[in-house]
Amino acid sequence: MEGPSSVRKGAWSKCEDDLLRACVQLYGEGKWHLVPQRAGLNRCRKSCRLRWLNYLKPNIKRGDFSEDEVDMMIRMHKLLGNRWSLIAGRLPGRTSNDVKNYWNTYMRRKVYSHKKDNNVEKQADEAKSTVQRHQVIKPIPRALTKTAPRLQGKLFNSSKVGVSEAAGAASSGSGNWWETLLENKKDNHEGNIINNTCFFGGADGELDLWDEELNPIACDFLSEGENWSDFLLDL
DNA sequence: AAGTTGCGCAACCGCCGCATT
DNA sequence: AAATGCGGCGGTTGCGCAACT
Repeated sequence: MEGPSSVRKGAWSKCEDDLLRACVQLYGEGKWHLVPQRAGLNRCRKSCRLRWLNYLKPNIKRGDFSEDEVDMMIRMHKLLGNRWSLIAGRLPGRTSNDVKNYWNTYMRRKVYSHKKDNNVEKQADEAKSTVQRHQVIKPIPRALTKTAPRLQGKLFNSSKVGVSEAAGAASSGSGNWWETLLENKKDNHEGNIINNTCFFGGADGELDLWDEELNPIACDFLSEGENWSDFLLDL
């Protein structure tokens, strides 16, 4: 039933793409609730945003994932789980939708091939459940108050102050998710293993200890000269 | 050549957190 | 403190196309 407020759904036409592109170029990204009106599109704000982010946005990389990208994706997924937006953020030109789609396909292939190789359905299920059981490290959202010392002044201006410095210093504050995570790792220290990425170690809560402990873990997705502190802060 | 199946991608949906009122 | 609106995210669905029978 088509009411007056009903919005168009389904595939986008070239004309709609042009309107949306022109609108974003004119007004910039954001204010998505205004975009349909501004662009003269009979689409909901979410649809506009998604279309822009996943398709129209410049610098979006198309085509197959390179070996490096796949490798990084696997490692990132191991660390973060299904945090597609975070993973995509580490893959320049790739969108979270791309990563998610690729991963779902990749996993399907992997499970299928495992099934085929072993010719035992049970083992394939085990492989699948291994992935599901995988305990992942998830950033714990914490409110950063405006009065937090680390948010005062220029600390987060990475051009003036090293990011790792900020991250290391931030770890000494209270209420940061990585600190909570460190608490967790202390709690789990008896077991020594939190997921197979081994988040354990000293109890002093210094992030550079993390670097030492995490560096042995395959972490090719860290840029040259970048350490875990940088990476975690980046996230 | 026609029908069927499987895959990849684009898009939708529902939920959540945050900011504002 | 509660209600509301918005942006953002992850899971899921559906369509179009290529491969296969």
